[in-house]
Amino acid sequence: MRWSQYFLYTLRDNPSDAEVVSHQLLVRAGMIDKLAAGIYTYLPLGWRSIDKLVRIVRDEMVAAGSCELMMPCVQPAELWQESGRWQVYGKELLRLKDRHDREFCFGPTHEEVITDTVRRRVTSYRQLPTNLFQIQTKFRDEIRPRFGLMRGREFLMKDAYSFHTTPESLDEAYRAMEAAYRRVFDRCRLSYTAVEADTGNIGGSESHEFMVLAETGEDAVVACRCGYGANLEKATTGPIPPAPPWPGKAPAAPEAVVTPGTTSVADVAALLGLAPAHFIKTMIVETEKEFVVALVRGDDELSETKLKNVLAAVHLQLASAAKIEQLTGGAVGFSGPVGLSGVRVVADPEVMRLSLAATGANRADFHLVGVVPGRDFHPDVVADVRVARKGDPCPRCGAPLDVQRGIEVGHIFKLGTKYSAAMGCNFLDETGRTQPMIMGCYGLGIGRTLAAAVEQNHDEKGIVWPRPLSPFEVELIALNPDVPAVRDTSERRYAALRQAGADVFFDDRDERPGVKFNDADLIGFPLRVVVGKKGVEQGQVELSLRSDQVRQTVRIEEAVASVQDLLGRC
RNA sequence: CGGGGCGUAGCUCAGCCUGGUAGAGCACACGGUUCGGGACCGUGUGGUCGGAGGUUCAAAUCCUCUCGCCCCGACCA
Repeated sequence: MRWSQYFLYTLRDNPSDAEVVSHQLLVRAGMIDKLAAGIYTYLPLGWRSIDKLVRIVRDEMVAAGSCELMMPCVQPAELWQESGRWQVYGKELLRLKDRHDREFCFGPTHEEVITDTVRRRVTSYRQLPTNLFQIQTKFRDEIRPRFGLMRGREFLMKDAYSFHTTPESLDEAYRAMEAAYRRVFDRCRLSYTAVEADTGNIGGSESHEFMVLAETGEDAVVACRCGYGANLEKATTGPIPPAPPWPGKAPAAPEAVVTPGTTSVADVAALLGLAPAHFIKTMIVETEKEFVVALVRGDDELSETKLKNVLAAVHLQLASAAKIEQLTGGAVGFSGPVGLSGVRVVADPEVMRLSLAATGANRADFHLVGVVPGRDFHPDVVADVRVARKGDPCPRCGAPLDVQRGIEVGHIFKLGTKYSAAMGCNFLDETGRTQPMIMGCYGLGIGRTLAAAVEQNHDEKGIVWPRPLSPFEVELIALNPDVPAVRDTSERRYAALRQAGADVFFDDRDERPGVKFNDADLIGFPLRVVVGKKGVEQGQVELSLRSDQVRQTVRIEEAVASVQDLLGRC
């Protein structure tokens, strides 16, 4: 392809609305163009990268035994009402009405449609398992789209769904998908990690996220060198170090102490000469079903995700001040578990390990010291509800955990029978009994993966594409196209490279050398071939890799062979 | 949805506080010089100052409403 005939416009300045580097570079390199918040055009160069990624994904999905199909992006409300998600999904679901006032949505995911497709055809265990995938434009009306392709509202996603007769069969497919994802990200040359994840409102039992590690990632993950990894909202730890010894004499029974106007754990601890770890942090939360008191150690944070899962709740938020006062009889900031009644109490195990603790007295300006968990109060549920911290012991090997940031590029779930049971997607087993199919679903963000690749592969001048995702592999630059010898040589090399099957982009524009070099750095194709006046006079052209920018000269006749040789090592 | 910010030429932005001829750089067009790391000189094209209403002799500038976009937070596959 010749630049002079291509639709490519690079930008010298960063767009003012781009915050993260992948967004800035994809826009500046003329690959994407924002049409509205979270909605982008993939320009020709960007679409070429997308296409390369899509081919890799498709290739690995097919190799793993999945069948490609394409479902509609507009879906009837009835299916979502059947699964129950029409009510649950909220404003993120873009709802539409047709001219007959019938309700539809623009699909944010396709569990309902695929379940319907399968239930109308598959009736026997003999037809299972089966695995289907599509690569589709989806729409989620995010509250806050941001970071370009990383969190769009409209986005490309590969989603796959598998259907099984037994958990063992699902497990087999789950492992196959996990392996396929690893091959996809390996082929993209991305540095990633697969971590245990929460299943969110998709539902299901087991779930893993594929995270590309990058400082701009929106998710925090914990990682251990033993191989354990988990999303921070899901991560568990081994027992953490106990609170320091209680300073001074231990009270024999809970004692109220005056702590006027002091509500934060840190402030009360300082006031009383205790450590934050001596405290029981008491939080009152509200779900769609009930109010609950949650207890974590004073130096810990409550994981709303973990608590939500413990309570089997869909929504969870902190209770209002008025409700807190009504439930505890005391002011906000002075809540504690002692003497509470009429509300369920969930305690983190670390709270129960405290031999002696301090906490709110459910009375304005008072705290209790000398509280013994299990003696002075009895939680209804003891469950892990704390957020893991950097340095906590790994739940598997005990080594200190590291916390890193990552971009979620893939997410695989064991759904179980949530959708099949709700929607009557059943099969007859060997004994003639009707059973709901056991399902898995497997998402992979296409645009997000591309953005993640840029986050991981760039320098101050621009993108440094990994070869498999680069829009073109070779950039041929004619430095002085108006010099006949340069023009002839570059034209011949262009023809020869194409002849040899190279994926070559020819910068034949009448621009100054500096402009061409800077554009080439910005768009970042892995290999550069420069045809200049001096070189041509000496019968030479120059090759360099975008990754190291080391120039080498080769004889003109050897240029094609050298290109192929160098590319082979990219 | 809460808090903050920004909408002026294709892009990046100044002008607004303190009302009075709409600006700069880049880009674009033409002429000339230049040509291995974002050239220079000259000439020129290009703007409903996001939109509506109001105040005023006069509004990019002040006021009200509205739309869009961005950031932080809450939310989230």
